[in-house]
Amino acid sequence: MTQTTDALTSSNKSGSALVDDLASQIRDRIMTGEIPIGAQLRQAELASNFGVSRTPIREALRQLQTGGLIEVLPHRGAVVRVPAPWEVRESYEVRAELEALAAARAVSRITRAQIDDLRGANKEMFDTSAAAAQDPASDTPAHQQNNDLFHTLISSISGNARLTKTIDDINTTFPRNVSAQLVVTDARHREENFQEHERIIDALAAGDTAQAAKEMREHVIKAGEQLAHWYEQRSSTVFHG
Amino acid sequence: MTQTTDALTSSNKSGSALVDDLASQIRDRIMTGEIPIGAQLRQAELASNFGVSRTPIREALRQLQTGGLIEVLPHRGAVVRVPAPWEVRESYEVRAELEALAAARAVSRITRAQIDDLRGANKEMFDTSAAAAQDPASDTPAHQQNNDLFHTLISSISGNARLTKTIDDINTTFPRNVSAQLVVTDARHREENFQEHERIIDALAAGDTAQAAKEMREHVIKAGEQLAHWYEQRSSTVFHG
DNA sequence: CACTCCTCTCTTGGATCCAATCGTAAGCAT
DNA sequence: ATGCTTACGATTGGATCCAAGAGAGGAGTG
Repeated sequence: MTQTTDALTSSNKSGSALVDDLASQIRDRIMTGEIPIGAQLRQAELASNFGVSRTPIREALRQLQTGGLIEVLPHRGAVVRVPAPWEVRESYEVRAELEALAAARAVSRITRAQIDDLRGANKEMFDTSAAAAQDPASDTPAHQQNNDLFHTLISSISGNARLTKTIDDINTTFPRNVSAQLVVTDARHREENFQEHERIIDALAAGDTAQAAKEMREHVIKAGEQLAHWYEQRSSTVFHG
Repeated sequence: MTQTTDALTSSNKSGSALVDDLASQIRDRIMTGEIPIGAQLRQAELASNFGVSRTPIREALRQLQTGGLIEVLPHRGAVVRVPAPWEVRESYEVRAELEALAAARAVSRITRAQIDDLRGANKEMFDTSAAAAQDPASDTPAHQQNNDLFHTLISSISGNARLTKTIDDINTTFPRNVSAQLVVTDARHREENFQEHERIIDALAAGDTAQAAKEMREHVIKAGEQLAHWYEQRSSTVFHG
């Protein structure tokens, strides 16, 4: 539709990373909202978009299917899943537990420098989202990345790769350009988000395992509630057919 | 190789569940050990085995790849992943947390009848694995299924589908015919396993949330330790080339 | 005798072809 | 006019074809 992006250009290095690249790119397009919730993914269209044949596209779609991001109906093609609010709450309850574990594990491993990194990332996220609120034209996905960075950092500090992967699996189930929007549009949400992050960092810095876990758990649950609420209001209207 | 299983026979009902069926069947063969750790999965062989062409096989393999059960190397085919012991420990730490959450959630939802079901499943598992220890000829995967059933029941009682799925994702990463073997071969392990399950049930019955979570967490960690230990001893020898 | 390079083969990867299926809509009958 | 049937268009699903990469083995040379 837009133009032939020529998937081969990007990372042509190691043989058949092509399928994984395709899956990654399609996932990104869904995450950023470029491909909206409920949209149909026609293989032929994607194929011509990326300048490849349908074969690797089909395999990429299978990957996204097992990830739970899209739904493949028998002979009717694939659609971007429209998460039900209760699904979001369920998933974020799991994610809360996992991130709490990550925070708890991080307490005994985090360094002074990493604490500074966290504070920097949090501040940066606050600033960029505030800037995006002022000037909607600068709608870079920077604040989204910075928001994620905070959580990504902690989960990586936890030193458990499986934990990181599991959290990521949950996150990549829901198109989350949405949650970034929340932080941008609503100043109160932005402020609360910042403060919650700060409290988590404080607990980490103080070496208070239980507190770090508790703050993180509550923070994630709250974020999940907001995301669920967003879907509740818009889920019936967003998907175009 | 063995014979053309004719994948179409099983569940030919709804259009293209074929790929999912194939993935499921291949996964089962890996889980049961019919396809051993480290074995190569040649597409042509699988295709003729199941009586289909390579195309759906390739898509099925992609699903297993994202699940993490197999590893697909660029032009060298797919192999069943040989989990490193530290991966097992990491994963089981995550699983322990998740199952602890499941147990905690189950406390307020479990019914008297379900408690009886749990006790029945536990007893049955103990008996079948004891029987398998006496008579290795009756090496049905029954004890394996009963072992899983205990955990599956609790996770389903927890009433969080995402939680159940996440736990299952972790479990289906490791071929686990192994862990069943442990319970069968070693009488002490079998007895301990039974007792640990009983303590979990007791906590559930008593409505003691913290205790249920704690017992479950320790139980899973212990199981993970045993599984990791098994891999530690055999990982270098099992895979055939 | 060892090392390098070349070729040959085996397997995977991408493209293409044809069959199967779903949705739609036109046509027919009541 | 409404309901049912049927035919067509569009899209996916499976099979097949050809190209490309990786490994093994052998020949040739230092």
